[in-house]
This record gives sequence, C-alpha cells and structure tokens, in this order.
Amino acid sequence: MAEAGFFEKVYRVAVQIPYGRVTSYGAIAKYLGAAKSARMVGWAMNASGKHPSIPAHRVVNRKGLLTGKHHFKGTNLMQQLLESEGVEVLENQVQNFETLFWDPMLHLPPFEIEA
DNA sequence: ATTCTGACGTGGG
DNA sequence: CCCCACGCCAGAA
Repeated sequence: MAEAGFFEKVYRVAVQIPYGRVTSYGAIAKYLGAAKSARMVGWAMNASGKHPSIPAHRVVNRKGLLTGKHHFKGTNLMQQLLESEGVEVLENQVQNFETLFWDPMLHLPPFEIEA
C-alpha cells in the first residue's frame, strides 16, 4: 500500500477532483511531494487510459491549457468533457481557470493518501 | 545496463 | 505579455 506506484498516487488525487473543477499537474505533483515531477503526473495520466474512472480531462497544465487533449481518443473529447461539466474552454484554454482551479493541497487533507 | 522521451514548471531575456 | 533553455524523474525501447 505505501509502496503505491507514482501513478497510483496521482490517481488517488485525480479521482478526487470535484466535478466541474480543474487542477494542474504541478499542483498534484506538489501535493504528492514531487513538485519537480510534474511531468510524471502526466505520465501517470497516460496510463490512466486503463483506469476509466480517472478524470484526466480535469487535469491541465499550469496555464490552463488542455495540453493532453491530443492524447484523448477524440480530438476534442477532452474539451467536450470539460464543457459537459460546465467548464468553458476556448482554444484549448480553460476560461476562468483561476476560478475553476482546484488545489489538492488546499482542499485535500495534508496527508492520508494511504488507505 | 544505457538512452530517450515526455499530458510540466520555473527562470531569464 | 511572449519566447527560449534547463531541470527533473519515472517508464519505455
């Protein structure tokens, strides 16, 4: 359990992203204590393709850009999913990003990712 | 084992 | 605000 792989940790946080909210890879990485491994968060998300319960579309980069939209099945699938949740997306960029931004470190307990 | 890549982030100009 | 270069680390070839 404690030896949960890096991706599993990411999934733990990702699944906790509230509906209609978005977060950044860096925020998740930082919450996991690996702020410098923000890229790895995206990597873990890539593997999330095997985990349909992972709302990867709610995870964007720090600019609020849907950088990973190209990795989704459809070209606009990621954007459609976000818009479906009431998130405005224009030109691959999340509108009101700061307002919709959901920081795990801010809303999730400091620890207790182990179960 | 080594090498490269990559859904990022930060810093400097 | 934009653009460029570096760092970082885990997984895949």
